[in-house]
Amino acid sequence: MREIDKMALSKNPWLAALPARARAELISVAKIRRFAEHERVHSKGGEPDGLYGLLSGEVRVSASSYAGDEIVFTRLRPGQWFGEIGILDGGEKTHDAHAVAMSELAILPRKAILDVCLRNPEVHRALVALLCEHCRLAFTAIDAFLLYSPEQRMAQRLLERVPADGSGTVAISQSELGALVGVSRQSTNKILKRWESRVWIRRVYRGVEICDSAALQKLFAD
Amino acid sequence: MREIDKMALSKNPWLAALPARARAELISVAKIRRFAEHERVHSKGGEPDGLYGLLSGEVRVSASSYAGDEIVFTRLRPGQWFGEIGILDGGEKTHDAHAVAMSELAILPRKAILDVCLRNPEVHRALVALLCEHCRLAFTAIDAFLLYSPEQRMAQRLLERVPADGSGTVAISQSELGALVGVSRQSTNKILKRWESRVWIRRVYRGVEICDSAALQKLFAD
DNA sequence: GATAGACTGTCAACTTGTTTACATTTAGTG
DNA sequence: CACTAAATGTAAACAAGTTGACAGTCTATC
Repeated sequence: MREIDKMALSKNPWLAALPARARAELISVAKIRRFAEHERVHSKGGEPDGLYGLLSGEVRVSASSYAGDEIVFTRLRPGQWFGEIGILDGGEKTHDAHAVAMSELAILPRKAILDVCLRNPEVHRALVALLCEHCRLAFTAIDAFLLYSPEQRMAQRLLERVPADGSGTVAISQSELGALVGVSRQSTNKILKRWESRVWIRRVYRGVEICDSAALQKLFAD
Repeated sequence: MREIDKMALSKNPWLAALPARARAELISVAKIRRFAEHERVHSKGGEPDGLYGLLSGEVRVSASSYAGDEIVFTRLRPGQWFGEIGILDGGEKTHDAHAVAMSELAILPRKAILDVCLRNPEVHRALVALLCEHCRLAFTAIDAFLLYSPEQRMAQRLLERVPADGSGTVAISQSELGALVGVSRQSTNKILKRWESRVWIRRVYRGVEICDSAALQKLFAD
């Protein structure tokens, strides 16, 4: 592994929170893999080979029906880790993962992690914390799909992707936004147009500029 | 705690799989509570007070929107445990839980469990296994909602509730089945009627008799 | 700066499920 | 047995999204 990759890894927040010894051990077994745009990272049903950490780029986590429809569960940003459920229970992958753009991932092999966990309860605890976080996200997503309208869900998904200060542009195509929200591209367009007429957003090519995040927030806060 | 309750507890599969000493310790701190029909067990957003085990009766796990719509996430049967995510991460309850019928629950206080976990890695592992199971269920539910039709989801939900041999009667009203599947009572009725005309099921008062589980299985297996 | 490919705008026909409304059946209870 | 509350049957009007089709727009890149 290159020196520069080790640097990037040791700065990763999740790893940085671990005891120095455990962190060093994990970094020493980490493999760095580069994925081209659209390349598959792993498939639903696959073996629990390891823990994946996104160093740079972007990864789409999705599932597909037999009919070929795809739904996007989430899009991961650099710094995030995934695949922990397979590490913990040995079960198969729950989703497909694809690189949206050229991406660099760290892969910690399952056996190595389990080995470190045995000697380091902190690492095990960190894995469990990751799982808890993802589990809560899943519950939130279920609630959203059953209790909120497409318009409300779209507002949520957009706001998740805006920096904390509440303004800025979310770079995503209308088709992808639709897949993330669970509606068609055409419906996505209609909702965005409605919002634009109220000056809550501005539609830009391959993106949405948030002008009034408070208004979007209000959609599902009452 | 009464002697008879201790007996019931020690026969519980999840507890029975734990080392004898840990099991005894957990049983000694367990509180048994009886809930009347429709009584609330806990609410979404509540404190992570403990791990709940259903000894007898039935519990509905659900969430509600601001508008008052309720969706049923699952119905628990005796022997099942829930509430582990709050034990592990200290976060708030993810769902509401209500007793469907008069039910008896064992509650293991959070502090006591964490204490036992420290001395007993087996217990911690069992909690994590429970969380993994629930997390995978959540992912499956999300897939189901986004990728399958109401008819397919209804078939899945019904089949989950039939004994393994593939025939029998599922005791549930059409309204509740609807809430579980995410459709209205009227749509539920329409789907069931369609199935009955094909002799896949028979509609009975407050229940559905499965006649051809293979046919239902086929709905989402191709 | 031409051009291809991806993205967006827009519409009408269609599908699916909800809502509203009311009649009917069922099971339990005094 | 009569009565009541819950559950079920059914249909028309309505709402919300999807699909398919096609024209227009943007961006990278050759």
